[in-house]
Amino acid sequence: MKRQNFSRKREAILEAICATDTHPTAEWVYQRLKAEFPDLSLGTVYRNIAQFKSAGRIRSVGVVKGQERLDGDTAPHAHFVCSGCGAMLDLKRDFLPREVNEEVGKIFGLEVENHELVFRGKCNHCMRKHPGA
Amino acid sequence: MKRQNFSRKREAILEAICATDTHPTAEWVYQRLKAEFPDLSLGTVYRNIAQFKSAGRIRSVGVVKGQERLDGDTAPHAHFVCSGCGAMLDLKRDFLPREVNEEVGKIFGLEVENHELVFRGKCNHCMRKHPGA
DNA sequence: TTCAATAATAAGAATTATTATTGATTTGAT
DNA sequence: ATCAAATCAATAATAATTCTTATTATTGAA
Repeated sequence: MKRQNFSRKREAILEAICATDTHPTAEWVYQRLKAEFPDLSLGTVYRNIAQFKSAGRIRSVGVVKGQERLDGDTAPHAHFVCSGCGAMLDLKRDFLPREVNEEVGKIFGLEVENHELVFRGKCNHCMRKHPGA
Repeated sequence: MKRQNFSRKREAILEAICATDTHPTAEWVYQRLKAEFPDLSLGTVYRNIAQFKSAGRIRSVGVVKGQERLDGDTAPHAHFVCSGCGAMLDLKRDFLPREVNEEVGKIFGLEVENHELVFRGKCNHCMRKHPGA
């Protein structure tokens, strides 16, 4: 017969990450799937995340408040991180052309693979909550 | 007369961070100063780093391999992080004008305070060590 | 079906980085 | 010298992540 148990949790982990734009943490994924898979363990989530990362199916988009944030959208794009609530938003707009990687590599004598642009500040919600920050 | 409350250790911690361009970790600072201050504790390093950060005298420039990296140069500039050895280099060149912060804020309805641009890849040294990576 | 090899798993221990607590000591204005 | 606030080291606590281990599931072959 076809495998059942094999892939379901793993698929669900990947699916959960890809289906959200919240740039979730491992803990978020775990909490999300616990209802559907009561015997899921956090270690399994971490293990699969590591595998998906090295397979290039998801990527890490930084650490916010000590927790790694994941993104199922592996196409390069910029982010905004709210220093209040930690929300991470996509900023899909071309700030820097991709050629800049090559340029930088040449100028500084490095092998540049990619770049990450992160804006920081307060999101709309936190702006109202803590005005004048 | 205003109190200074700057002990020698405290001065040394700030000085150590500002005097290097390696973007050190707390542990690095601790190891660095242990010879001069044998009774220094890692907790003191962390405590002072936190104070210097909130006073704006140093800043955090990201987390590499799970460790927070510090920079005594608070003027905005881009960085390069080597995925091999974790080295962090300054790239002092204007990639994005500062006005982009305001623009992004307007366009996306956010209060943007700053942005961080990080290039990733292999440094010269690691390039030779692991060719073709 | 039975078997062995392989891969996925949960649970929890271990590790690592960081923060908080505590109680003693030092500092500096008076 | 006095005294309150600042500073300190040591230690305990916390939080995120990784590692270990024993168990179970899957597969392909005999």
